Amino acid sequence: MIKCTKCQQVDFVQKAGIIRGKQRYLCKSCKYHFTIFEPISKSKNPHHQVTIIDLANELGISKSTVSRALRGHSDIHEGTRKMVLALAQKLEYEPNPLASGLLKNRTNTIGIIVPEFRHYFFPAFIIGAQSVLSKAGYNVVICQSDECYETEVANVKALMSSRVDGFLVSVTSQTNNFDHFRTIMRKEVPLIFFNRVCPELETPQVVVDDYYGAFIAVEHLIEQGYKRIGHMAGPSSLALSKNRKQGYLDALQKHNLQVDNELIIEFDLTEEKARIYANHLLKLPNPPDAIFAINDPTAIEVMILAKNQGIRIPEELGVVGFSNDPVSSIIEPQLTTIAQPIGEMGKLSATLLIKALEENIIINERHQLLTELIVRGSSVRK
Amino acid sequence: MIKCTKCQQVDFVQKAGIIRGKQRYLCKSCKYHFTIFEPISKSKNPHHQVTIIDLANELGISKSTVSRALRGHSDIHEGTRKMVLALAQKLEYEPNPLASGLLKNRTNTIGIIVPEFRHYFFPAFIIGAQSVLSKAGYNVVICQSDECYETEVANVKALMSSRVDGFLVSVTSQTNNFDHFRTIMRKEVPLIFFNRVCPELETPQVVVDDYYGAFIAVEHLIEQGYKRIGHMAGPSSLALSKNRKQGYLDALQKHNLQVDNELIIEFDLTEEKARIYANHLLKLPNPPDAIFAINDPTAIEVMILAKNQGIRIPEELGVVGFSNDPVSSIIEPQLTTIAQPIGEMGKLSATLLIKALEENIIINERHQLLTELIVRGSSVRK
DNA sequence: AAAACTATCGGGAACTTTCCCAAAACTGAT
DNA sequence: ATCAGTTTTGGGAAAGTTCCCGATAGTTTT
Repeated sequence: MIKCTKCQQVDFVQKAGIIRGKQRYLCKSCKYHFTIFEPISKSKNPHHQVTIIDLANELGISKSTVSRALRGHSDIHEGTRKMVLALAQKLEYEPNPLASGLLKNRTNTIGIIVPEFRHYFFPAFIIGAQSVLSKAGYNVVICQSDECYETEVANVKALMSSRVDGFLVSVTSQTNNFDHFRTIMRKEVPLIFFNRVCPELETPQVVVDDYYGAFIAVEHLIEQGYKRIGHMAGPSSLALSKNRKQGYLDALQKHNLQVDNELIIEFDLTEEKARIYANHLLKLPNPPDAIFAINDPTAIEVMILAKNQGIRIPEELGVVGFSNDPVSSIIEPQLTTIAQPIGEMGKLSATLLIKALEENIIINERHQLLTELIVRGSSVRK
Repeated sequence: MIKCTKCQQVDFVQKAGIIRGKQRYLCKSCKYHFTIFEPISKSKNPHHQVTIIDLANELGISKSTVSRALRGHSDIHEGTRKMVLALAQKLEYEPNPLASGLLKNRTNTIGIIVPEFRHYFFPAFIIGAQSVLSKAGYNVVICQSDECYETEVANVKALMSSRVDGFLVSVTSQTNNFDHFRTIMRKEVPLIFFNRVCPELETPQVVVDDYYGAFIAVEHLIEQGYKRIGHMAGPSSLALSKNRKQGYLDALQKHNLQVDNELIIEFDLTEEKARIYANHLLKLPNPPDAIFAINDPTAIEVMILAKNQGIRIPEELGVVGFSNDPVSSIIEPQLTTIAQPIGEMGKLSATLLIKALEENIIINERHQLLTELIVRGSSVRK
């Protein structure tokens, strides 16, 4: 039998909200001595999602209290909190991210812009980043720039207009103008570059030791007795290709091998160009006896071309790639390559972004992870 | 010299809103005979994004008019519309999707759930779908279920709680219970399955002709003189694997080859299991002389294992895969496979979803695209 | 028993946009 | 100039949540 919380009477008792975590019941007479929360009327459309107002009405308390109870705010009685939480679960309440986002000017969405995601690198990076981001409650929207500057600008614009909270970006090989990124920074939206970074912008960067990786790759080729080592390089606008090329050059120099500019090819990292230029390299009057390629897809193009032309790998041509794409251990001979911790890069980038978003801690420095030489058949002479 | 729009006087003239597309100027005396829109005061926080209210204040008109002008609504004077649009461009106004979303109960976000995206198929599908969806103004959020039922359920929950407008789903190989999808349907959120579908649910489905693809794949092997053809199949819970297996069985039957259940292996489509069972198959006392694999990654595992064991392909073992992964033309010998129009599947799925969202047209049928046999070295005996 | 104190709760504005309805201002005819 | 008629504009509520501030009801003190 339910009794009036005030006078302990039993007749005409009704629910009258929660006070200090306890359900309050009031009888007909006591009721007039207390302010009772008036239910807020709501539209009863058929597809009504449960809101905090529904919870409030159900419990006879205010939406403010419900809101605070749900987000574990202070100033809420433990008992009240439990009752609210229980009801929320029972009614399958889901907070509306649009409403809270509107208020806090947040979308809980992160934009990732990558040049492509058909090869291994970028999907693997995204998987790493996403594992951290989704755990922290962020959605991820992925855009492909297709190695095209205009598309990249359009992607930035689209993501800005859908109000993403932060960016993870790897630029195209064409990107020489960074105004679209400056727009992001001007509006103080956190921006982190990875892999293909912009050194001229003051942002955090997540990369591997491209210089050292290239250096040990080329040194490995030299140790295997290759003398005329070519390099399929990226455009000099990319820090990554500059660094890898420098590693290549320095390795040659250390071992007193002459640099032949004919053997160094800069291209835009598309597959078509890789094929064309690799072919050019192989068809030179004095062709290279080894090629260090800026990445595995390019190295694989080189291998396929060489095999088609009857050039034996590794006897006549040594090949080393970069990034340890799974395909590199499927092709024959298997491709020697530089492994980089791609998943870790993704996780680190995501962690840095979350730090920037939630604690406003932005470390504008180059976060450099380690590479490792993986020796396989494509570069080992008997 | 600016004149009063009413009395043509010149002194003390001030802007007083836009009437029928023309800026109204009123002098001190005329001003009292007209209602002048009172600017709405707004918080002047430093990081204030431009809103329609800012535009309205700037032009001396109401936010309603600005809103209608921006979305090209009727009942708006052409001149007014142009002035609003010009100012919006000048001030770099971007509509806040959260606010309109809150009102219309829309997030303009589509959730895609795939078992993995390290191999070719799912990224290629997503690229196709995204090209259509982003053109229609939708963002795409991608979740990986990792071939794990629990993760898939969690993904559905997460996407529902972030209130996506629609779903594109390819289920895990473990999924036998579809309650989480029924939850989506109960809340009337459009849901389209692709590739790995749920025939027991009344939803649109986008697939290829798995039965026929498998049939011609196996028939091709038979024509090449293989007699003891094994099949690396998926779990029977997946319609896709049932259909491909049936194609395999019927091809054998048509050519009067006996079915040996020892040669049919059902596994969960993970790489580890593929390796284990393929190995088992190759090590049988009476091993198969050909294997039809449910997909290319599995076929490639088979090939790698066979090559490691010194089994010659195609002489001693014929191999055919499914889906024409680019790796299939890199491995040696190149892999014979069944090509499917992956990008088209993505585009079609997206188009169907948009139709469901924007026109409420839901065609609950099986949309079946065509497959094609691509003959390469792995199945052609000299 | 009244007063002071504190833990807990309610009211209401704010976030930005859309949309309905009413109101205003123009047009042309009397 | 006045009126009706039409076109164009403004007012305000609504969407769901958060948060500040003031109010309230217990608890403790005098």
